[in-house]
Amino acid sequence: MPQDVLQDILVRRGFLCPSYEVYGGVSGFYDYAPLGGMLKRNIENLWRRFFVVEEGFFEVDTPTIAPEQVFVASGHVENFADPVVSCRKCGTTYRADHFLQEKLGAENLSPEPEVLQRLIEERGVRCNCGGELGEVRRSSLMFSTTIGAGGRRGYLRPETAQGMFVMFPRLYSFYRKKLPFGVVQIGRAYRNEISPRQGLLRLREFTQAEAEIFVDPEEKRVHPGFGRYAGERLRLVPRSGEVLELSAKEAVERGILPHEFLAYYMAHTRRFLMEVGIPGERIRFRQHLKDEMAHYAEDCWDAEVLTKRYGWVEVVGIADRTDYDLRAHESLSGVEMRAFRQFREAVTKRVMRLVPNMQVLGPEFRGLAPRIAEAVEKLPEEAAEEFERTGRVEVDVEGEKVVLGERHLRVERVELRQTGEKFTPHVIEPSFGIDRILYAVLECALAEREGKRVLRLRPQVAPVKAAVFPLVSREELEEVALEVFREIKSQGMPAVYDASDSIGRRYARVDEIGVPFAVTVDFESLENGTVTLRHRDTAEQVRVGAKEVPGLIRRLCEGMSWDELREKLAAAP
RNA sequence: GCGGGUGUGGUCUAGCGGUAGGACCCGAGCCCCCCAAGCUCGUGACCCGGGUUCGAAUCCCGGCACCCGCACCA
Repeated sequence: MPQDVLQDILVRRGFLCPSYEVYGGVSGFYDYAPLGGMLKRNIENLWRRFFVVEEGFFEVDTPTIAPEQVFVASGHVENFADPVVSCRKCGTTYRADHFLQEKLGAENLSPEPEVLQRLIEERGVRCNCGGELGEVRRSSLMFSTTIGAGGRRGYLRPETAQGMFVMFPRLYSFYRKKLPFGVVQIGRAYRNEISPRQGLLRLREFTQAEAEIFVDPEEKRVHPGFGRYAGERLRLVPRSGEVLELSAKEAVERGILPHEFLAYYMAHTRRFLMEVGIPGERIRFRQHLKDEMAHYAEDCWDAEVLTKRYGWVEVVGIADRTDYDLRAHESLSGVEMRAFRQFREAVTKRVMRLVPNMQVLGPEFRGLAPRIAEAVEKLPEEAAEEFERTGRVEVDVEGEKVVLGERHLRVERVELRQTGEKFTPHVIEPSFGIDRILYAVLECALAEREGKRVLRLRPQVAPVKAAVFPLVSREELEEVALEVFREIKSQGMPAVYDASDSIGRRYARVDEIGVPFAVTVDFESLENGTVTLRHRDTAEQVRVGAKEVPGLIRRLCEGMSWDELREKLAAAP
């Protein structure tokens, strides 16, 4: 029962516990206990290295509460709430519109509860068990709240993304109006799940790390840095259901993946997951089925990790959100959310246009004249050609047709120079579920040695980097050990010191919480200033200078392997 | 949200109408030992709220949490 062993360590050793335990707990909420909190932070910091440092996507931090309009625009108010109806007799709950479609053979039913309610009553629809159906209600997955005393409605964000979309105009100018650019956010999101289960995998409040990458849709087939990952092998499960193992390049060439941007971030994601400690062979990418896709997505691939306890678990969603969100916010807010694409060469066009003669229009049409002029300017070029032929043109002003003749207008031929055009950028979004990744990391790290548990967390993510022990509790040994302990901490690494119990028990204790290295001060240390450095995963020890040991541990935590350290020591004794 | 099961120290558990016992963990001390195993002492629990009863961890009802199934899952 390895999963129960994991559960046991997580709770007992201070990684995780149910929130509000003293009040009986609330399902869907977990506290990160001391070690869990540090592990989570380390995973997030590694993510920052991949997305903020390497990719140059700077980090923002936006509120978790947003006014209603944001989610009206994003479609969450409409799509993120399902009409549901329960049977009064057997208790089965149905998605009301789906159920009626099936029962009545109707199509495209409105999701409005009132409409569905009337249908049920009029047509006498009953539950499959024969029982009477209750009231149709809306089951929203968003937590609602009110903002201020006036009670303006707001919601807790169901994803961190919207906060970034709505700041697009600022971002666009921050990145000096050049695409592609990206921005990231690590933060909490909230979904009022009907019935959260499976511990960390379905939380009501969870942490997302999202990157929003804004690209010119005409340039998304080619990612400027694709070479780096072209040969990266990916295990893919496209909609067709077959399992393929292809390089990123092949996958794009064969049309399995739509473009290099998606392929690049899938490969990047895979590298990140491996860096935090998930073996490559446990990672695959599965394409969302059409009906599984979010309302905003055109294509979406999930990175999934094979867990012992839950099978394949989605930990990252990489979606092509197209221009859905920017368009939506532009249309509801009235603020332009576009970018400018410069043509390679400016285009000059000779065009004809109609110029209103206000000296005539004014006196003749009075108040209506300005609006007539406006309408004339909006006429297509063909209207000018026609005017030239016929000497008359008709415009629509507030539903009224106005006929204009030669005295009202004249034709002007001009050269228009167009240096580019506006467009709405597309968004590629890798969205990471940090809590699920943390679970996967812990599960993958759990191993057993001689009946004892060892958490083989990679040194980069391990909450505590080193343990320092005096072999036995003698003042001379403790003095040296405490000095090493202080020096390790002063180099910025969390460490623990322990002088109680047998040495074996102390090693076992720190193995169980994943401390990668242990330093032991023994009697030889007093003679020649050396200490032993122990490797958690092999229990091997090497003897190194007490002065060198903090620096060595730091390098080991920055990526040097244990084997490299041994070679180094063998080369320069 | 529905049905079934479960709920005793940090963990695993005994007790199943008479007021909680063990093991491990943890803490203090002894021992001085390089991989949890010695000795002594110690802290610490009946998920919450009602009811039945002289008396409830134990029986009943409700709630909460966890597990399994159903439903839900942008």
